[in-house]
Amino acid sequence: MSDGEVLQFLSRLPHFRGLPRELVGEVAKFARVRSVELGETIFLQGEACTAFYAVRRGGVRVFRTSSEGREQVLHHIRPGQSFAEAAALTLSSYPASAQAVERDTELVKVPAEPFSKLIEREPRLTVGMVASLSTWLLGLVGRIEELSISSAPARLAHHLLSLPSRERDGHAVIQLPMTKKELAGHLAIAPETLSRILRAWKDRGVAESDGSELHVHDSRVLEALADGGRSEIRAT
Amino acid sequence: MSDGEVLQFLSRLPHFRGLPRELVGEVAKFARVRSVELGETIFLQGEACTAFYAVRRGGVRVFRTSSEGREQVLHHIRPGQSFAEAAALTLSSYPASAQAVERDTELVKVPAEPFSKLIEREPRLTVGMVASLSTWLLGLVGRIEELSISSAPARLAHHLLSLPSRERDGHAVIQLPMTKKELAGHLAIAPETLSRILRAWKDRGVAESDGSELHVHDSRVLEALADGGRSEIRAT
DNA sequence: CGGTGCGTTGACATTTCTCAACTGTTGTGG
DNA sequence: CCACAACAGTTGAGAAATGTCAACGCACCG
Repeated sequence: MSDGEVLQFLSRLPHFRGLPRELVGEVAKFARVRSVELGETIFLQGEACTAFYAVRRGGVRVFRTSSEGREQVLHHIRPGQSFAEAAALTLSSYPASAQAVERDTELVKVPAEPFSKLIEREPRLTVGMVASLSTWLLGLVGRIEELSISSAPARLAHHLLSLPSRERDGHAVIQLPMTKKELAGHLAIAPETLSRILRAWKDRGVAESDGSELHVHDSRVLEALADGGRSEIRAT
Repeated sequence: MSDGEVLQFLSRLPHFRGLPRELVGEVAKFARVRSVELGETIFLQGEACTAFYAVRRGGVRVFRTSSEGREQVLHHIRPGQSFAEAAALTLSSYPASAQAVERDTELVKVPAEPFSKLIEREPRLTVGMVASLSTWLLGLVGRIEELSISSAPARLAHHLLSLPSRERDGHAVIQLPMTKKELAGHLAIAPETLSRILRAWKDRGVAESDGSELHVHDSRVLEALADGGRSEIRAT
């Protein structure tokens, strides 16, 4: 990836969108491309905070590990999104770990130290940072709401509806951005439970999973589930 | 509360701590005191975002209501803390509702419009805002981790350990900042389940609830629970 | 003094997890 | 190029945890 591409990529990030080209250029000067393999660790929870990252290609999962070994997925970062900005700006060590979940994942790494200095000089940058931090906040609020839905099918439905879908042959197709095991971790349910819910939906003609694609035949049932919890499906 | 008190109160908030007195004074000029009664609504989810708030006395809960009526508590705000800054700065409507949970709750209201203008003029303010947004982010990440702990006793233990405690007669005493019903909502469990967990802990001599106080007799069991999940207690 | 709502307890239904076995796919090394 | 290992995904059976419904005592407030 050339320097020009880095610049172009950066200016499309929520943080920098709308900022003058030369200002983003300042950031691009110390940004570095980093390629990681499937499963490679980008940083570990507790490690010194030296940079934040944006994903250019592939995918990253950000997760926390409790002292007992339990892992909770916090985010799945997809191309065009960034992560660890909050940590890089205000913390000395990463509060979570990050790992590539696709092969040939390509990151743009923005070192914290020069960036902090630049931000002090350039108040225009903080506007974008505040906006992007707020977006994270909203996203996390959404995650909390999702996790607080008690029933597993409702949680799954709610999550699926937040995913982008495209139309094909008159029904919606959702491309799952992660393996089903990871999705289960994201929703804090056992992989077996996920499998059974999908099975039940298939039997009822609601939706059918085909590899990493999910074909939704009756989106209204899904919406009812995501919303109201459990009554809707049981009645049918 | 006099203008001087408002100023002093504001300068102690995380956002403004360490800033020049005259700068905080600028904020204090348009800040207003607002008193609310127990149960009174401060703002509703979806309402136009006109201000953010700091709690001077009493307590506030911030919660989301799903279209079906389910309520999830996002935060409990206590004196010295603030809420809705992210919304006020970047959103047009509140993403959650807020309601006083104590009688004679006293808030300091900072209108969004003059504050946004001030922040544009005064980059020094953004530093504090970014820091405080990051703190919120971390707090939410903590909540997510908490909610993703699958077992209810572990979730409760984890939460209790994050609360301030004082020593008395050789054991820790935790003052619960909310009713048990609210606490249950916070942890996304049924009030009955909470009651039963506390009962079980009392029977085992781990901790005993006395009104809104919780006397912890064996904090190590609590820590083991919060951490490892379920094995520790069952074995004992 | 009567109502309202929290907190507790019991009984029961349901959901979800756990453990275990089996399949199919993918990637690796001989 | 194939055999084998590793692992996602599925399915089944049983156990455990939690929610639901219902009843009751109790404190607080009007």
